[in-house]
Amino acid sequence: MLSKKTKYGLKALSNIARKQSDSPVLISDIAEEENISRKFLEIILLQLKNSGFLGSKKGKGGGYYLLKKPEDITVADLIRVLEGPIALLPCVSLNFYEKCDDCKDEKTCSLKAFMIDVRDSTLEILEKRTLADLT
Amino acid sequence: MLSKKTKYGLKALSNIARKQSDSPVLISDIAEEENISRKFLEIILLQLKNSGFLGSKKGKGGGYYLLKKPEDITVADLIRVLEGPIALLPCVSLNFYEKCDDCKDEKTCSLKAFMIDVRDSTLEILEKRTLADLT
DNA sequence: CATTACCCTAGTAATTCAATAGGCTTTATG
DNA sequence: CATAAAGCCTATTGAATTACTAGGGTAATG
Repeated sequence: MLSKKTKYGLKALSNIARKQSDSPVLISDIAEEENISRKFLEIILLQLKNSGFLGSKKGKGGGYYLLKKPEDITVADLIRVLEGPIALLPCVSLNFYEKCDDCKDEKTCSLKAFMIDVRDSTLEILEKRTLADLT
Repeated sequence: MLSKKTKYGLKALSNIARKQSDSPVLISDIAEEENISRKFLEIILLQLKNSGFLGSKKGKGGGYYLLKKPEDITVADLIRVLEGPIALLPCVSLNFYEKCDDCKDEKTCSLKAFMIDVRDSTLEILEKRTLADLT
C-alpha cells in the first residue's frame, strides 16, 4: 500500500497538471481542493521541488508549477521519490539495492527469481504510465 | 516492499515445500537454515497455521507440514495473509476495501482508475504463481 | 514420566507515519 | 517603502507499526 504522502503527492501533481494555467498554483488551493492538510502538503511539494519535478515562485502571485510536460513524468519516477523502492525486496531493487542480511547466498535464494519477475511486471505498467494518465 | 514477516513466512513455506518428507519439519530447523529468529518464526508459522496453510504436530517427532500441495497455494493468498492488501490504495482493494477519507467523490478520483489497472496487473502474476514456483 | 516441540501471553525498543506549530524570507503591488 | 501574499525552514510530537524478546504452558511421544 502507498503511504498517504505518496497518495497526496500524486493527487497534488494531478491537480496542478489538470489546470495547465500559466500562473503557478497555490498550496492552499490544492490543499483545499484535494482535502489535504496544508502543512503536510507543504512538505510534500517541497520534496517534489527538490527532486526536480516542480518549480516554485515565491511572494504574491507565487505558487507551484510543473517543470516538464505531464506525459514526460512517469508514475514510476514519482513513486520512487515519494515512496521509495518499487521492488518487493531490497535485493531485487534496481534503484535502491541492498543485500538481505538473512540471506546466506543470494544466488540460491528461493524468492529472488520470483521477486524479479514481480518487479519487472510492476515496472512494465508504472514506467509506461505518466502524470498525463492521472486524469 | 514486503515486511520481514512476509519474507520470512515465504522462505519458511518454501523450505517446508522443498523437503517433501512425510515427517513434519521443526521450527528450529527452519530458523537455522533460513537465518530467522526462532521466536519470531514461531509467531509467523502459527499465523500460517491459523490461516489454514499449515498443520502442526506436537511432541517428539512433531513440527509443521503443508496442508495442500505447493502448486495449489498461490503467492497472492500468502501475501494477503502475511502482509495484507495487495492493492496500492485501500479504495481499490478487492479483499480489504476501505474508503479513502480524503476523497470527496470516489467516482471522480484522479488516481482510482490507474490504481485499478496496477492492481489487476499485479494480481495477474501473483495469482498465477504458487508455492511450487518458489524453488 | 520425562523429554520434546509446539502454544500462548506479554512486553518493548526502535522506527516510521502523519501530521502540527511557529516563525522567516522573498516578491508583487499600491 | 510598506504591506500583504506566499513559499521556506526548523523543530516537535502522538500514534501506530515493526521486529523482535522473555518466559512459561500444554500436548504427545517413546
